[in-house]
Amino acid sequence: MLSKSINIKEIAKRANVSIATVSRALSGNNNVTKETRSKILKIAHELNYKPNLLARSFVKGKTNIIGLILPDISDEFFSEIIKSVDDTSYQDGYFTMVISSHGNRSLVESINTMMNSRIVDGLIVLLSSVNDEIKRTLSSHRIPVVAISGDTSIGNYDIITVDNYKSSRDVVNYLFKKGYKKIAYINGPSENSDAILRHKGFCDECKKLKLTINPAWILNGDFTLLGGEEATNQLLQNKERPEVIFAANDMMAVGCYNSLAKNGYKIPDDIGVIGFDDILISEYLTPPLTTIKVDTETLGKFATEKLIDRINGNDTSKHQVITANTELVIRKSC
Amino acid sequence: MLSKSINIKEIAKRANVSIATVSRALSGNNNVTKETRSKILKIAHELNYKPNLLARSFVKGKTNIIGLILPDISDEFFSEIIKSVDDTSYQDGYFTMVISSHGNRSLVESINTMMNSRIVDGLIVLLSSVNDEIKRTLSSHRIPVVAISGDTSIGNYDIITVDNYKSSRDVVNYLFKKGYKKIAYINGPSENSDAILRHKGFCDECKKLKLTINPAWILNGDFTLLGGEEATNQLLQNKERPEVIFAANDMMAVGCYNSLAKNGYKIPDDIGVIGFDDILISEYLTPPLTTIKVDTETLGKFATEKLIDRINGNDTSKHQVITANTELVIRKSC
DNA sequence: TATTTATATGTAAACGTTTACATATAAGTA
DNA sequence: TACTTATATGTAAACGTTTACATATAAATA
Repeated sequence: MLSKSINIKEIAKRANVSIATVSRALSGNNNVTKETRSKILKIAHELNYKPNLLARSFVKGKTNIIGLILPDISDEFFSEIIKSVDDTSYQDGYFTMVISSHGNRSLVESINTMMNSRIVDGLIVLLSSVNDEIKRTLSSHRIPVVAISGDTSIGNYDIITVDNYKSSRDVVNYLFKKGYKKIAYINGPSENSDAILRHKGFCDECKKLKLTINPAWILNGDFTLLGGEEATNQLLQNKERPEVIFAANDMMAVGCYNSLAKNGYKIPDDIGVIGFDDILISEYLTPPLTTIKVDTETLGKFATEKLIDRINGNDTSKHQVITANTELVIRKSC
Repeated sequence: MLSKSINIKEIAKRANVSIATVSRALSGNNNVTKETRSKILKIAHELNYKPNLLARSFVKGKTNIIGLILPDISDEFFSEIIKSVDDTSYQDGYFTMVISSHGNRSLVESINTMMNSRIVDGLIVLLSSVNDEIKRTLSSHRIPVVAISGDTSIGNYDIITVDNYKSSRDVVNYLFKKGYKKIAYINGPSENSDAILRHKGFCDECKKLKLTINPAWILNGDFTLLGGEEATNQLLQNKERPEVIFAANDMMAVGCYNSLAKNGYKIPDDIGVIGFDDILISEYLTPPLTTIKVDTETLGKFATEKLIDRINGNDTSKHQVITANTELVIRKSC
């Protein structure tokens, strides 16, 4: 293990040239004769030379690694983001370093470490809720930062977001057009920015359409399957039953399905269900779930491209909020 | 952005000491007077000094980053591994760098790059299939390597594995005890080592129990939901119907569910289904899926602990194959 | 007091690259 | 030819740490 590794100096010695020439020959573009270059390349290959990326990064002040900070990574949404970010960054010659900040390791701590370590050239941060400390930390701008966040209050960084508010209104509108008047709503976590906006969209569109919101039909959820199930159980204890349940995300919608099945309700005949996110399984539930498709691939791609443009100095514009599209996917659940 | 960052030299100047003393004071353990230490710490804090981890790693020849190479990372199985690896490594003071090797970027290429870049101190590689080139590359041992793999033919690296073979036999045995005699099997990808062993376990246990294997009931699958659905469709075209379908993974079992529902079969009354993996949704399908639980958390934890022990030189034993436990989770699908 | 030992600090090299600058050679131009 | 320009190569500094070694001072011992 870790056998004495050969370096540029060794190659230089064998090729009878200076290390500068070796460096130039290996890096490609500079002025080196064909003969010297091929001689050096040959030796490098024979010795199975691999450049010390650490040394290179150190002197260049650039690692070509971007950091991706996540609240938690066992969620499907996050793993799709990881994939998308990694794909995109790799195409531009970057590696992706995933840092999860859940557990006792706080988000702010992770951001601070990564900001200053010089290990990453830029940072993509997935934010589920935002407070002043986080905003301040993200804005301290040693390196470029892009946030993927529902909260779009501008800081010293770019934001990629989903139009939660409008999409939520679209949902209500769609339900209304289908003839539903009695809509229950299962909310997400109270601090979650996406959840807040989805809830607001729900309320506002109901008001606009003059749909009365029954307070007993607004349930607290936590974006988990179990949360959705429990909320639905609670909902069904009311005397009056809604015609349709709008779950603020698909995971909770799956919880709805379970609760409804256990309580003997048929979807969509007895009660309809509609979700938000379009996770992988939604299409394969029985019945397939009607939901809002959040395009995580685009989300990750936008974030990465923006970040790399910032890193390379190709984008020096003011910090922006970029909104990724959503789409109502109509299936069979309502 | 990237404002001139302060370094140890700057602190030394202000504190009127040498950079060596600053380094010692900041790194904690060495011989420094209380007064000098606190003076240096105070100045460092005032200047908001953050050590250049890149420089440190460079001189120490150690980055405290472990690399995690995945075939593809949009899969739930992988995201659980990521989480587990990241959690475990963080507790030991390591960061995790995720590298996906799907698409045009080959696995061997990723391994080679990471092996020699000095960016990672060790490598965890998720292997779905193994060939000689991969084995050779992994064995070239510049840094310690741990493979999470179904294929346990030993190379110059540790292997963490799941007992696919035995678990698969357990499944057949369980079905047999429940009175099932006619078992169909949906296979995984032909090169996938896990799939190969699961299939072998199925066949061997059937033989042992003298269950006749109907060749028309052995279907090719690809571990995807759609693959499972198509295989089931095909299966149902036979005149004779099996009593139960053993899907080599849960994703395909979900596909079974869909096909059976569409074709008007009730689970488990008309046909039973059993899976392998116990993914998140399995518990919440209707009916809940009976399956083999693969403990991904333990898998990732074992791999990480082994790797870090190797990196630190705390483990110089011969390379091992460590098998993580599985468990038959009995639910309602058969 | 004289000598040894422990403690605190400084000096300078080392890690493996890249790159600004200097220099030597070759090619082009007047 | 003599001068300019382009090209190829070398020299050495730089990046920010850590650390082996040397040294100076303080404390302990004989």
